[in-house]
Amino acid sequence: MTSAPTAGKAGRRRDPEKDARILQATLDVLAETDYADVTIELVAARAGAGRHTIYRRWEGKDELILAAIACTDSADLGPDGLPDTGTLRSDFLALLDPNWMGGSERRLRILSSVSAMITRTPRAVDAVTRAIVEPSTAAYRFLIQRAVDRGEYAPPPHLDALAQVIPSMAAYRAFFMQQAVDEEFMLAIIDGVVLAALREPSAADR
Amino acid sequence: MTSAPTAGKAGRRRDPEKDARILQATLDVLAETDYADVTIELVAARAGAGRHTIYRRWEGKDELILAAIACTDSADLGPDGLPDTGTLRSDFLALLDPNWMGGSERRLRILSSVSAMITRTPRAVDAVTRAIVEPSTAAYRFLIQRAVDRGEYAPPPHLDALAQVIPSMAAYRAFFMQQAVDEEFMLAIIDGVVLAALREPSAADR
DNA sequence: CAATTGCGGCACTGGATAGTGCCGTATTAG
DNA sequence: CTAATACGGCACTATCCAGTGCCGCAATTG
Repeated sequence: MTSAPTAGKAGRRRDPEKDARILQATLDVLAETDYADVTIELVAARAGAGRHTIYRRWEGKDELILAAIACTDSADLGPDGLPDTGTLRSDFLALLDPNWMGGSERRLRILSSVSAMITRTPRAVDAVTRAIVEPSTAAYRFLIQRAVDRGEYAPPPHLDALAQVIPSMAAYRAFFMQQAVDEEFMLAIIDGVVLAALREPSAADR
Repeated sequence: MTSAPTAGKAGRRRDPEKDARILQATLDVLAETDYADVTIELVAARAGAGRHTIYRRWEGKDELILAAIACTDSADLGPDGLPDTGTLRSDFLALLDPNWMGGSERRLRILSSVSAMITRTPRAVDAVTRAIVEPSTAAYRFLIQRAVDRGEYAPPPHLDALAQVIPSMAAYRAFFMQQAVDEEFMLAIIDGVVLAALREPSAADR
């Protein structure tokens, strides 16, 4: 039992790269069209795979999509991927440029497409929460908390609510208003809402 | 040509109440299931009508849904339907109880269901914006502006952004997190975000 | 080599639903 | 009354798509 690829089973091995390519293709299609329009056919074609190869790995369409959501890349939202510029405002600004048109916009599109699934399957709520919603909120919570810790602002009484402002308003604008989440809009949120709601620290806060 | 119900045409008249019942049934179904699951069959059954009666009035499913969205009742969000309690905070609170489980929650469900349609038809964006998104924002904008006018707060530099905070965060929580938009959550937004972002008026503001 | 499993492609079944046609009935103008 | 239109119900077609079976080929074990 040195390597033992799959015990002593005969036969061709499953290509691990196929798994990744199929999941990525699923996310691609999800980011482009709606949940209802995501067909296995489309995903298979995009991944350069046959439909059987998909059904061999996942029970059905829902399982596939849940698996795809779970592997959404949110590494850029971890503490190590976040900017540390010295002030909260410039941290927010640093998140805008490289990040928005990259990871976050894609995540938003996926979130939008999956919303139809969310109303049906509780499992989808968990998957989306873990992979998309919570990482986003956590990132902003982290940035704000750090600014507070360094004495830039007083501890806000409702940190969780504050951390959800930017994800919520960006999502609302992108989906329901179908308007660009551009710099002008983000600056209005950052300056007019989030930073405005924070207070200078008093002596007692240090 | 005194009354002339429909010129001199013979034949049975279209029942104007049918129009209303069908549109209401469409909104009901839309509030309960997803856009993709809204079938003409279901709407017809709910309205006590035949499918033909629907197709006689609207081109197809999309036209029906667009028409239904356009007649969503947002009267409670007009200046006359909004509370006027003397302070902005109690105005917000007054909106919560009678309104939330009534009009606003229904509007939210409809908004959610239609999101799938939004990504496909630009016309749906217009309809939703006019009937749901804009009235909500306008209501909060009105309340805030009135509070500013009466000298309760200084004029905020980003009023539009501030007016969108509550609708955005409520929608985000209801859809993507599938959590109750309850009093605790609303209070956190009101006190921790919106009111916190407003400032006491200075002498120059009066 | 033989057996076994992965894989892509094709064809097929089954279910759901949009949209249409037809029929019998109800309503209304002339 | 007669013609024309609205209406509900039923049946029908067309389409789309999930899921499955089969075929031929590729890879891997023994």
